[in-house]
Amino acid sequence: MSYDVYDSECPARAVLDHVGDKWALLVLHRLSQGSTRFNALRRDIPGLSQKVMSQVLKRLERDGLINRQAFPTVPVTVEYSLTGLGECLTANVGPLLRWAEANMEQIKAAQSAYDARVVEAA
Amino acid sequence: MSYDVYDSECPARAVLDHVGDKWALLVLHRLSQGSTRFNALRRDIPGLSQKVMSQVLKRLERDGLINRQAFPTVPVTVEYSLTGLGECLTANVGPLLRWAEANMEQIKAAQSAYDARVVEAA
DNA sequence: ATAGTTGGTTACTAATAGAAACTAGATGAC
DNA sequence: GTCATCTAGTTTCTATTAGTAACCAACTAT
Repeated sequence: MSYDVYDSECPARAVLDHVGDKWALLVLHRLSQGSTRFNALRRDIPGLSQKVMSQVLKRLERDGLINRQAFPTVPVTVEYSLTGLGECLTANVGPLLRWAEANMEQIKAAQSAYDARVVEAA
Repeated sequence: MSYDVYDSECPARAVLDHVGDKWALLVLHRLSQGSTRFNALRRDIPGLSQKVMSQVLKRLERDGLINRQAFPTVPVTVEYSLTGLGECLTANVGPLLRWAEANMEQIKAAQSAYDARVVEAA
């Protein structure tokens, strides 16, 4: 059976909803650098609130992209890591992030030019 | 000057907000297959409303990823196409969509297993 | 006349994102 | 003793966004 992301009934659309998410992309990329605990992840990704992070982690775990492992320490520590499937995905996410970093100057220039055009038209 | 997507003040974060968007990914991928008009794009991507599409296209145009060209036909037709920058980006988006399509079976299995575990725990 | 085409915008509502406070159970500082 | 801090979250509330449906102008074909 094959899937087509353009089909709105396709379950791949649901996955794209998770993968095509700024926080999920950042979390996956961070985990590709090694297993990380909840709060460490939060410190590494400023701006991501505890609530949203907990939601993102649950979705990614449900999709089989990350593992959640709780250790009975005091206080309990929880470690998140990529599954094989997740690793396979992050191989495709890395280039996207590197592209964003590498092409920022061009994008900022395009935005300024666009804004100037809009102001002129108004 | 270099950028770091983990920095919440980094403008690359703003771009990631646009790129890390399910509709933007689909639109960019569709345009990588050739220039397309507004309504044709809408027909090709079922589930994407006119309002959201118009917003997505404006953001992508502002970021310098797509061109908007209006022809003075009757009624006016508008053609959207990738810029050089956009083409460069979609080279990284394609693999992501293909990954989603290729790994759906595994993801669905993971979701079922997760849901079964959650029900059992409840 | 009426329906259909083009590319949008507007108004309204439902869902989500985000900020801030709170939980519990144990440890360390004063 | 008690106050602050660590852990990993949850809860509550509000602000933003996503989505649905209707509407717009200008024109064509029936």
